[in-house]
Amino acid sequence: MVFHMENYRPTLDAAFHALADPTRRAVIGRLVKGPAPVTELAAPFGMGLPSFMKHLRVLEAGGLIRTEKSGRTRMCRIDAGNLVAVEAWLSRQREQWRASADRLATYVETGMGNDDDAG
Amino acid sequence: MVFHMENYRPTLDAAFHALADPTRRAVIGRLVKGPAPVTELAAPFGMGLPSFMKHLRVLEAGGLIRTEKSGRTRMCRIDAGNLVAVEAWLSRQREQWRASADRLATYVETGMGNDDDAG
DNA sequence: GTTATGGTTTGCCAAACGGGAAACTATCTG
DNA sequence: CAGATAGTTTCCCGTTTGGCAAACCATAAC
Repeated sequence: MVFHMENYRPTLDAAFHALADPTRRAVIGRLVKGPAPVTELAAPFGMGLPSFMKHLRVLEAGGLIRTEKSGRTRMCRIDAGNLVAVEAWLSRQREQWRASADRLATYVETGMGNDDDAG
Repeated sequence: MVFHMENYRPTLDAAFHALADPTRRAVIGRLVKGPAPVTELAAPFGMGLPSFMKHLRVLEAGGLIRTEKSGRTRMCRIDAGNLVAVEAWLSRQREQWRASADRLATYVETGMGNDDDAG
């Protein structure tokens, strides 16, 4: 089944960008196990809070996490929906690639091509 | 000078970074349908060849495509293995998240406490 | 062997990125 | 109220990104 790419494509830039950094992926790797406040999240990474907060904002802009402040602490948790959306884009590409590989195999076997352009 | 590409492991950093750009994702979207030479690939994007080649190099550095020059043309094709590797990372995170969500649900259901949902 | 074609190299630029320091706000806690 | 704690804001700095133009190979094609 084909997803409506237009609905999430604008966030793909931000989402992939957010994932293109080891600190941010590690934050994801931590948050998939459960929510955590900023300072606890930041502890393993040798950097100041301001720098770390930038990473959090990038992750939030990428729709990969949600954060909510209550009192003086900010709770961070996964936004799984968008993680899945990113995964779906990749899955689509892999599927398309597989289909093309199959089509090529058919072409080679029968000497005939099929020019399907669903994309 | 010969580089030993077999020993070069593209990192997730480079792969995600490569995907964090609409031009490069479009190139992937084109290449999953089959190989193409540089100029044909570049045609849909309103930019000069030098700029476009940078994108190709980023994609190659991310291990998402392979390119091979024969004569004066350079053929580009998908490196599906690494696409799948990236997908696998995401899949692991989603699975871990689901497991944690399930664990939390069980924890809540069995009435053993809930100190997580205070906000 | 000259010319067109496909790609490459070099240099340039503005903007964004990833980090830091310092000063600041807001909320517990004693 | 006086700290201490948890984040936040602001400014700074070197590097990377993503685009351009122009000159430059290298290989077809005539």
